[in-house]
Amino acid sequence: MAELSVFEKYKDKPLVILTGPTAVGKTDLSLKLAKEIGAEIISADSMQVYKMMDVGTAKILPHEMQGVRHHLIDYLEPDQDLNVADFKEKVFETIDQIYSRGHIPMIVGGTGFYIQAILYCIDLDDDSPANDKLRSELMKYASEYGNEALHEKLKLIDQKAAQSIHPNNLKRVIRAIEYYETTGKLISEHNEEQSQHQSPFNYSYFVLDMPREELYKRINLRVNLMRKNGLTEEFERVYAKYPRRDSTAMQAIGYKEFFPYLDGEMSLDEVYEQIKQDSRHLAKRQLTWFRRERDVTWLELDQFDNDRDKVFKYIIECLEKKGIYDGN
RNA sequence: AGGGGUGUGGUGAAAUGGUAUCAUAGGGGUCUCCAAAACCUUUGGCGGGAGUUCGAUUCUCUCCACCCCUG
Repeated sequence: MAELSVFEKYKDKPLVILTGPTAVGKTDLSLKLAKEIGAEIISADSMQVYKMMDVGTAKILPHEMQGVRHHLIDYLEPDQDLNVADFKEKVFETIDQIYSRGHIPMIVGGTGFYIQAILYCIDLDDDSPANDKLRSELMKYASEYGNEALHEKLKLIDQKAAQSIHPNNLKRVIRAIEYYETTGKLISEHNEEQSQHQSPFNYSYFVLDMPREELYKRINLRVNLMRKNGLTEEFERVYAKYPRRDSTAMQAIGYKEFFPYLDGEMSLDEVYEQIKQDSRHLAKRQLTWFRRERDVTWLELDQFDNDRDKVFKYIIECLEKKGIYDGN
């Protein structure tokens, strides 16, 4: 019943979401919007949470915030792994604070999975926390007997889940088994339930987008700029302090690509080409994610004559219509 | 200009006298506790022409393009 109260608690509360693929220009727009409607920004970015990683994550810096309050940026050390559940918990604390100040929370960032967890109040903080021991056991099993064998195991537990998860998708197979082992319940049922949630919020979900070709150009340019701004050195600083390659932070694009370079398998030029490539792939996956979300408002830049002011005005109109913002 | 070499999807490679394979890029998708992760799927091609042959991407000739050497 705790669940119910969450949905009551946030019923019709205003929430603005601004997202889009990497490098599309979310940050600038978000600042302008936040100032206009009196919002505080909550970052929904799985990598900007880490300290020291400024250049590679294109993190907004304090002197660039124009007085807008930002949350969930720059608060973890790169050796502290974050996951959706932790993130969600933290966000809801923050949202409460923002409401108590009479402000509107605005979620800005490109991690669709995290946004979803908040928007639909997905139940994560229950009885199935990550179990690293079990996970690595299952992982070992898979590498010894094969992915199919592990998948067979899942089939015995949860036929429905097994059907929808590809045997090669080890992470999911493992999580499904873990879920059953720790809760005694089927993850397929859990997911079914959770996916039926309606968001309690009075929200507007904006996705900023532009023609693919243009976006890719911007990505390439931005990575070049990152190099100029010292990304290589930044990586070296972070890695020197936290020399663990499998941390969540070191999986970030703009960092993980340096490992082949350290191992003498790649030149620095190749590293940067790889960073561009990985960023483009990321952008593509992000867009796939947003396309699937219900109730999103797409902001196709070229349909606004590439005029970001027009986009801005359109957003304001939408917010007024929803009663999220009343023009004052 | 002469000699040599190479031309296979956007790129890099492979193979074969009988309907072309792989990687990668590009497109689409899955996702409810590692998500900037993990996984699935798919569109493209034998430089042009002629000949040999039942049949040519493969053999021959020629043209074209590119590369190397010589001048």
